[in-house]
Amino acid sequence: MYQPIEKRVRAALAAFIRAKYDVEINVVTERPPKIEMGEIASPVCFELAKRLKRAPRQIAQEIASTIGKIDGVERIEIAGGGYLNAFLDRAAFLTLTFAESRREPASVSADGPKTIVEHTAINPNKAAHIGHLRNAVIGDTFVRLLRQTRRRVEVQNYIDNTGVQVADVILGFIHREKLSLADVRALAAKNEPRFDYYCWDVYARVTQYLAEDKTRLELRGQVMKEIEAGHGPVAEMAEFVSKTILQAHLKTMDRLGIDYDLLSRESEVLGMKFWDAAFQMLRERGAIRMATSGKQAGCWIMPLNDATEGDAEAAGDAEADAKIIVRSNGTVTYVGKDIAYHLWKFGLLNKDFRYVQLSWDGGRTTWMTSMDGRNSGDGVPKFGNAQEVFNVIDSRQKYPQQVVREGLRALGFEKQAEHLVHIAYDVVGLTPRCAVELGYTVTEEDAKRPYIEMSGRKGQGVKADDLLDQMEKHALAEVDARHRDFSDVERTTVAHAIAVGALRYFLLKYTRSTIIAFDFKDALSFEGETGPYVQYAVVRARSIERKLTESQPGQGLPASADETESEMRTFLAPPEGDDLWELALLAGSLDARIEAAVNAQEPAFVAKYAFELAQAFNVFYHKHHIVSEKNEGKKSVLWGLTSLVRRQLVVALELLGIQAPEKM
RNA sequence: GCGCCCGUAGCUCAGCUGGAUAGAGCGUCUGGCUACGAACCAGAAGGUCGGGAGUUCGAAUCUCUCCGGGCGCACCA
Repeated sequence: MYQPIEKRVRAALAAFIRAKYDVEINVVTERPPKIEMGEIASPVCFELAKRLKRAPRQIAQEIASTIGKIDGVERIEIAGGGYLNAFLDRAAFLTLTFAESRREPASVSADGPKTIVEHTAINPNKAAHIGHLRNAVIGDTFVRLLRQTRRRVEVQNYIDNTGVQVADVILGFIHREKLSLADVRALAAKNEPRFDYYCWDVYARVTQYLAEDKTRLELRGQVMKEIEAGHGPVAEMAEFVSKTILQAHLKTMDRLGIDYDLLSRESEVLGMKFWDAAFQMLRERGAIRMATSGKQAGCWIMPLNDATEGDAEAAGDAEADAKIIVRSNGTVTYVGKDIAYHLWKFGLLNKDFRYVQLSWDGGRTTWMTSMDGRNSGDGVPKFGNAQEVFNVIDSRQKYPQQVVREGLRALGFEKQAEHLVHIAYDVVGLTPRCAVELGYTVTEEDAKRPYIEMSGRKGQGVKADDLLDQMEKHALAEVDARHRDFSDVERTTVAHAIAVGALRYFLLKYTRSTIIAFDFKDALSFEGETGPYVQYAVVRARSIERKLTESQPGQGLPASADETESEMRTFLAPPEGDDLWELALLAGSLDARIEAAVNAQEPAFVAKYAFELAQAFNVFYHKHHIVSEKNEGKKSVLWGLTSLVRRQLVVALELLGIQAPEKM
């Protein structure tokens, strides 16, 4: 509710200033430091003072006394050297917020403009670790935010099943472990140790194996070629391994409430000849050219910087800046494949995938691209054709993402290039202490660093499922200590919700540009700024609401808040009502925070908000004893606030992918 | 060398479309469970916002510069 009023105030001020002073100005607003100063402040008069060459306070006085009524605003005062402070109509604000929080969200039209979000994209050759989790959790939360703001979203998880990483594990199975396809199948069927964990170790061993003897690198080339060919025993093993690991990833992500509309695989980007079509477009429009001299001779390259004409040295630099799209041996690079894939995402390629439903974990299904699948329309949803695309990829891949965007631009798809957004986030590392705890050898130099990078190649990292298991165990101990009356199902369900709450919140509380130095102590904490803290606030609110309904059977909350508006007017009035009002104001600011989070592509804003609101609520219920409140009018206001805050917290938590249990 | 990110309390981080006394969590110390659940709350201590210069009525926030740390600039993905 805060957001529309804030916009109204800005618009009213801008219009008034335009009419009265003939000045076009961008009105900024902010929250005043204290509630006694109102709810929406604008320093616009300082800027205006410069243009009009008059004292800011004098202008503020003039505006405040003549601007007239703004809907939802009770009055405007001047403060300090020339601030304009708007004071909201408290009761009206709360009434509207109530109504808003109870309204069912409108459904999204099925054929409106589509947004594609790509996230997770883990190489299907080993178990997922917490770095992958950060990607998936940021992506999934961003998707929830977009859907909340009524956007039609399609979630895609890109599976690089033909890349070096899969090839290396296959190489390891065949040449180092000396296993046949049948052996590998048997291992997967036995799943003891877990197949994705087993591959984790194979991958680490093969790195060693290749390092020991560089000539073995030739094996990699062979394996890759056979995988790309798409048939034969090696390709068959790769298909089996990557699909099995993919299913393990889906299961892991499912534990965190993360799912996908489509698994788009590189094998189909190649197999459906997406690249051939893209190559033709790139060549026809002159976006790429064959390099005839220098280091890149024989490659198809895409020039990146507009070379300054007439300067031989600059031209040479431009050459060096060019990105190789097709290697001199005729194979296409990752960037080339990604350009093709993104042309498809935007509906710019005259080609489509074929699709199958992938079943996993006994009954669950999702769509996946497949060479022997069905065409779109044939009982298959229509994928692709997006208007905007968000890619959640770690910040190290900024450069290749830029190249893909430049590729679209070079093809003349300026608008699509602008709507291709890289949501970059920094990696998760391990604190040296944590690395030691896990039994990794830490060099003296590394021990001094704030964090040590995780490395799938070295087999160093905290596996996602291991961490979740540990968190569930820890949560279960906490539950057991408090609720001996819970059934086994209740115990594990609640422990799971707490573990997911703690983990997702932990990964979301940091802004994207912060490198997370992972430590078990921080991640396993359920106190302070954590998911369980917020969940606990909801549980407490529900508990109070239960008590209220029990103590006053049949009474309940008034169906509409209008009935209590006069009470609100009384009990929210300053100065005694300031603390209640601040809680109400915060509860009504969810919409503004969601918008800020979407605009900045920063899920952390919502996490921060959930914590702030939970904290404010904790203070509130310690201060006001609701059940025993004698004044019926005040009681209904307190009751109303409790359920409002609970609803907003539940929404905020849902956006973060966190469930609030009934009890915990 | 070029580009990007980071440097704010003992630790981990918010705040950065310039604005009114710089915030939170953890940790430390003190206090609060016979009132709706203490995964909680109240209070205290703790800060040259990396250094310097500039723009401005006003800078943690913008510009420049220096220092420290990280990442990227492959015929890898």
